[in-house]
Amino acid sequence: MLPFNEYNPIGMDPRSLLNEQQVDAVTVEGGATLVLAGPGSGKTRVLTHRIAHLINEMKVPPQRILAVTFTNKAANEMKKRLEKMVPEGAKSVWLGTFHSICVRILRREARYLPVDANFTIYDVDDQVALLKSIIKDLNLNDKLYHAGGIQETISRAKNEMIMPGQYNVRTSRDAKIQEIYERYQAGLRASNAMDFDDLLLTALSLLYEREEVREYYAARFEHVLIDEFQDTNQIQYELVRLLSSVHNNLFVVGDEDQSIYRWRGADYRNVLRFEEDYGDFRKILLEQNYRSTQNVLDTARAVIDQNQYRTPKALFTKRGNGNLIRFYNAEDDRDEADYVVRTIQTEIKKGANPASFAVMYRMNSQSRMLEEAFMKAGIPYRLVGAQRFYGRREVKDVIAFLRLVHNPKDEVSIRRVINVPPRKIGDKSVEKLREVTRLMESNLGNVLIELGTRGPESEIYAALDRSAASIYQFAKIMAGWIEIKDTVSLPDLFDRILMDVEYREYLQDGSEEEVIDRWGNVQELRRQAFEFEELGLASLLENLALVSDQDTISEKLESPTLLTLHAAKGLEFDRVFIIGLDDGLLPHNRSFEEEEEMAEERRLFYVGITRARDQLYLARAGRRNMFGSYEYQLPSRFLKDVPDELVEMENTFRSSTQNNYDRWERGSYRRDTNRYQSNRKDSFFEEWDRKSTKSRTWDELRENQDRKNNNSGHAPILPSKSDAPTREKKSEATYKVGMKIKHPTFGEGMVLNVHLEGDGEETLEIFFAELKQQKKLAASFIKLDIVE
DNA sequence: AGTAGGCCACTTTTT
DNA sequence: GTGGCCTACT
Repeated sequence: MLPFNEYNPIGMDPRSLLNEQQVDAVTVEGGATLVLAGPGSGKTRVLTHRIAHLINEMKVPPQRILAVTFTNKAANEMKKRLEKMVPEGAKSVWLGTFHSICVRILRREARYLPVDANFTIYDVDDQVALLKSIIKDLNLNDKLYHAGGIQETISRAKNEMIMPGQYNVRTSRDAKIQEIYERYQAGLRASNAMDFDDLLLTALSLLYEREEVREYYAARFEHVLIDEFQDTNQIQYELVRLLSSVHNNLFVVGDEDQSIYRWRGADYRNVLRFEEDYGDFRKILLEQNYRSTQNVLDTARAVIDQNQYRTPKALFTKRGNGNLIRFYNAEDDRDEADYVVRTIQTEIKKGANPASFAVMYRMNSQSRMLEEAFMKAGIPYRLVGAQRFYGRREVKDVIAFLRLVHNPKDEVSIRRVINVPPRKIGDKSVEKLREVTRLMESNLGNVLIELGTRGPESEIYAALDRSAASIYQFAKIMAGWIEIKDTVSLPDLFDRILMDVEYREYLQDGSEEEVIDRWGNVQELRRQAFEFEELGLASLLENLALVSDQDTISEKLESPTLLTLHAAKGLEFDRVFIIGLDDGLLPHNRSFEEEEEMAEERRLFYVGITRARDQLYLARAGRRNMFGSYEYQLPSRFLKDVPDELVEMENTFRSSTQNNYDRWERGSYRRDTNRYQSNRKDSFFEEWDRKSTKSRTWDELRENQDRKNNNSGHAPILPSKSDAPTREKKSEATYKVGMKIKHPTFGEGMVLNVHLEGDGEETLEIFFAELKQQKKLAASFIKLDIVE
């Protein structure tokens, strides 16, 4: 027996002492264990301590432990902590994401696979590129068969373990999609490539079909630990089940309230399934929060309590109430960004650490306005994700070259760079090359290598006809790289490639600034090539494919962090801004139709709130610049659930938000109408119609609201009529969202949306009650009477 | 084959 | 506002 309350592995800092529940979790014996861990309850700590405990106390060999995390970042973090606790064994533990673990297994067992061990991992861009070429080959309309949409469809199918042959065909379109899917899979095989979904799916079928493989891994992994279990999908659940099937020592940690990846196939009901599948499992609840103040926790709880179908949790902290939540009602998105930067600037002057701030938002596109504001203020910031680096043209080019060297069959990469820099190889030539390849019953890579090695001697050269010279030019340098790849170091290979294709010269067009920027990105890749000198090209490419942007955040940089709410999962900051609390943004429009999606948006907000240690800032904008014109925004419905008494207002409300608020309050978004029908617009206007027949209802509601605001001792979180100064701006639209108008021919209608163009021209979206139809009108074009 | 200019779709979220 | 893509011209 261990000294429970003083459990303290060798050399531990006393701060990392564990509470009783944590000790239970860390030291629980084998078998199935489910740890339900609220935010900030120290689950990463529990996981690392448990691994250390298994190795140090239970004498489990480290290589017999499998630990799966959700992101590479989390894996690296855990690895780092583990190395301090288990200096010897940490490296031998199998620790990584589902995807990286699967890659590891697949490379080891490549002899069973339809690809060889050098297979390339296709990311979404590669998938779309492949699909586009297939759609073109099939002579299909690329508007009707949109590659991006089909990629999603195929991904969904794979997540449900539906292969092309089993694809449910009900319409002629389905039949086409099935055909595309089939060709897509064939294309992957021909390119010696796997997409993200294949990594999981292939590993699973390998374990299913090859008993000896399954037994090897299941017997090997004495202990299996899974983090973020609520975000596992069906395939991952099966993988876990198989990998732990011999020893049955399965330890999973999760929190259904933090499940935010449903759209990717994650199913938090896996937690319930776990309880069913493992009858004698033990359940441990971690409810003490070590992160946030009580005010933050109360806010989080008030928000998440509105979700049905969840286990209520009693999160508590010993940290005290702390500061109130601050709420800023911005006029527009620029104002919102300025507020964030202004506030951060003030706090930094007062001595706050710049790195203690994070700004979180729903969509990556929201970062642009923030970046501008930060730059204007001269404050450095770090941006997480957002295709910052790996999405760049030059980065993708160079990676494609490297991928080609490693796997010459990779058709997507060949197509990408065969004409970079331009060497007179257009579509016609690529077609010719494919044709020749088909005739030879070979693959693009081999054909190119042979052409490159044997040159004009080879029959390929003759067959290529007029395209031969330019393709040979490329094939020659490519064959050269492949020849030297095993004898020179990775950085040397890298430099050789850039030199051979004269990539730097190629980048020279464009503005000077751009050239510096692009070349800088290439240099960053070069730096990584040095970093992976020992591990080799395969590791570098795997890392590039799997790690991507998330890991780019350098921890040394002492700056505020800008990131999406999704990217924020698992992180914590002293001060957290959540911006864009507009209805349609958070919750996002696309979640309006389905209750479960709306619940997920709420969890996303919950995740954001619970990242804050000390101070939470919330903000919304009444008007937002989207696609070049302004869109008026309603406050997020979630704001209604933030308790008034926990909120301190940063500003009073402007008149421009008044109408929005009225409409919001008028019923369409009321919390008690807690049903989200499939056709929201209809139900909304049915309700609107009912109300408009006796318009006093609206006045009543407005009065009620005013009374409520005046009586409550706290600042209201939403605008009320009474504290709105009457100030009109010139740039203001004449019509506002929620206005009732009368059109000479269409009759009465309600303004749904106002786009304010740069030249002051207003475009209106109006729903006409009589027509039961929505129309787009230019305001200057017609005379509209404002009814109300 | 390459490129300039115009059109239009785009914005969820990520391994 | 912008990047990707198509078309028409060189």
